[in-house]
Amino acid sequence: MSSQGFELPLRLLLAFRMLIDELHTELARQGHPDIRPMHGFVMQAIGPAGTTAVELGRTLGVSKQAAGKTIDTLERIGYVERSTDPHDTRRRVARLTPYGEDALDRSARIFDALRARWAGELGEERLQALESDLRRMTPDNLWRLDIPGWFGTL
Amino acid sequence: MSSQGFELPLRLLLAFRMLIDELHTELARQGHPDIRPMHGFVMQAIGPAGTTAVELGRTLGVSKQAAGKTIDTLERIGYVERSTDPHDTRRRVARLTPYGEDALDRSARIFDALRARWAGELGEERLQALESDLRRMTPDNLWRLDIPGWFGTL
DNA sequence: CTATATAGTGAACCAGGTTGTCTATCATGT
DNA sequence: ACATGATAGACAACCTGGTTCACTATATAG
Repeated sequence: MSSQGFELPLRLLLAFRMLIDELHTELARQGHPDIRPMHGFVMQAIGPAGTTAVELGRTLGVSKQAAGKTIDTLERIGYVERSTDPHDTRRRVARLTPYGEDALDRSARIFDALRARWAGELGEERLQALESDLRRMTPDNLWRLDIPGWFGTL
Repeated sequence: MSSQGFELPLRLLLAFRMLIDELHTELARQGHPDIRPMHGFVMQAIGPAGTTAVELGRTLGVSKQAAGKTIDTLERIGYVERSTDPHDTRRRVARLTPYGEDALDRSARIFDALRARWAGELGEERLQALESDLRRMTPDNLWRLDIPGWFGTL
């Protein structure tokens, strides 16, 4: 326990976990009780134009089968819907439903509010310094997170 | 994407993930190729006095069955061993093996080295400010992380 | 000595990941 | 025009790490 370095990763994880927990507590209150942390990432990755299982898998860094299963789940709970591409009948394009869009919109607003709370607690300058330092220590491409695959084998 | 608040949780997660990935790359090189990120948390939770499945489950916030399975895994790959408590023959106390202790020792040293790299990049003062800010925004009790249970339902 | 609480185990299940195999469809080169 | 190769999706079998329910064995209290 005398190791200095132990605290940093734990605090990073704890901070992340807190933000995500608060997000989902609030989302549940605002009519999205079934959404899971991962779904937010996935819906962001689906994007406004929609996507297929293969594309989504590439974006998220998981197999197309895993991406397909995740789309199945999101479809089941009403966040995405699939339609066949008339130009290529093999493709089944998944798009956000209005309910899915609503979840993303609310997530963005809730995250903004949480950030504002941090700014209120730490001061906007310190928070910007924190964000800048994290930006410096992490890769640029926020979108190659490989989140789902990574968590699975944790 | 115009939401300011989206970046903070992502950067926190990405930073955590980087540190953990680097830890495990280095652990693999130092003779611990089979250890998983979760195992480190669990071994910390087992502690020097050893623990039982029920206790471990309570500490980690998972069911005793899940804790038991995790101990099974750690036993199989040689990080813990079980013995029966002579005072209560129901209890099977799991303790770290020397190989398990070695993994924890090396983890501590590797985390220290990673923190030193951050200090070299950001400066010790900025890093301390970052740690202090994170400490301020997260709960005190580092050990009620509920890590395994939380990741499972992510 | 009986009744209740506790430790551990096993089984059935779920989510989300993997790989391998298969079909249907598209795209291309001769 | 057609054979060939690439791609999209689906299905199956499996892994890990969680869950709940049900059960046995042991300990402890009245």
